[in-house]
Amino acid sequence: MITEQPTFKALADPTRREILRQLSETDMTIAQVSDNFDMTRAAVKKHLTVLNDGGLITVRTRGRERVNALNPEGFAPVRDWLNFFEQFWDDRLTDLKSAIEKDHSDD
Amino acid sequence: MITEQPTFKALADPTRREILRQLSETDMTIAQVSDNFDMTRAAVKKHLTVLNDGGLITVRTRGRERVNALNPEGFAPVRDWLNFFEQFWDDRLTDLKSAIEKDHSDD
DNA sequence: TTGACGCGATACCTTTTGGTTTCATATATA
DNA sequence: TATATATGAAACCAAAAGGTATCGCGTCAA
Repeated sequence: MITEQPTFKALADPTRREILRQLSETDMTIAQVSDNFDMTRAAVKKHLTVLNDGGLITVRTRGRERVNALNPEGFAPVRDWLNFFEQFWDDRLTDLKSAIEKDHSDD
Repeated sequence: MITEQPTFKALADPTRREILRQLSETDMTIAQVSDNFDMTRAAVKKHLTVLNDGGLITVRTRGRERVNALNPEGFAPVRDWLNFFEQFWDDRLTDLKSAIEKDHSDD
């Protein structure tokens, strides 16, 4: 079973969500990501590790560099989770509609 | 500006996501929610507060009871956030398609 | 009115989290 | 080869998170 926990945990921090947004524009090395934040490279590296654990990014080695990129598949747990609740509301609306129609048929 | 932070923070804990799932089946008082978890009522109450802060649930008073229910609108930040990235991938696919067509027109 | 019930709030504790500093390792390059 | 660059990793720290126990307050019911 795919556990969604690492994914949601990764999304809980605003710095990590901002990193994802930036990676949506272009792939970046750790140093490049670090340049965009007011914290040490080590701290950014930790965030990238959490994002990687959550499956939200992939990392490929290029010489001595490590290039980080978004991983579209990693977003599936969030989409699935959201779909569950939206389906739930669709069903509620359907039930409400049925109830109203049934009520009218009683006229 | 609506800040999405409390929403994502609320979703980071598995107990809170499970509470949401249970509330999708039926509204519940704090005591009822607590019965479904192996922790004190005070701990569950804290989770419900975080969920409320994140706008994911609403609470209404019924006598001395407090009834918790899902708040569909509270899920919007997650949906919007996800849509941003899915739009990003759609655009990438479109760009790829255009590039291929352009390439073919060069034949 | 007097308990019992459902809840809110606070103090307290332990673990996790997000940050730092520092050092080691691998790769490019003069 | 020697040096600079890019990263990994570990020790450490303060603050936040998740839990407990406890007390107080409003509400229901005998």
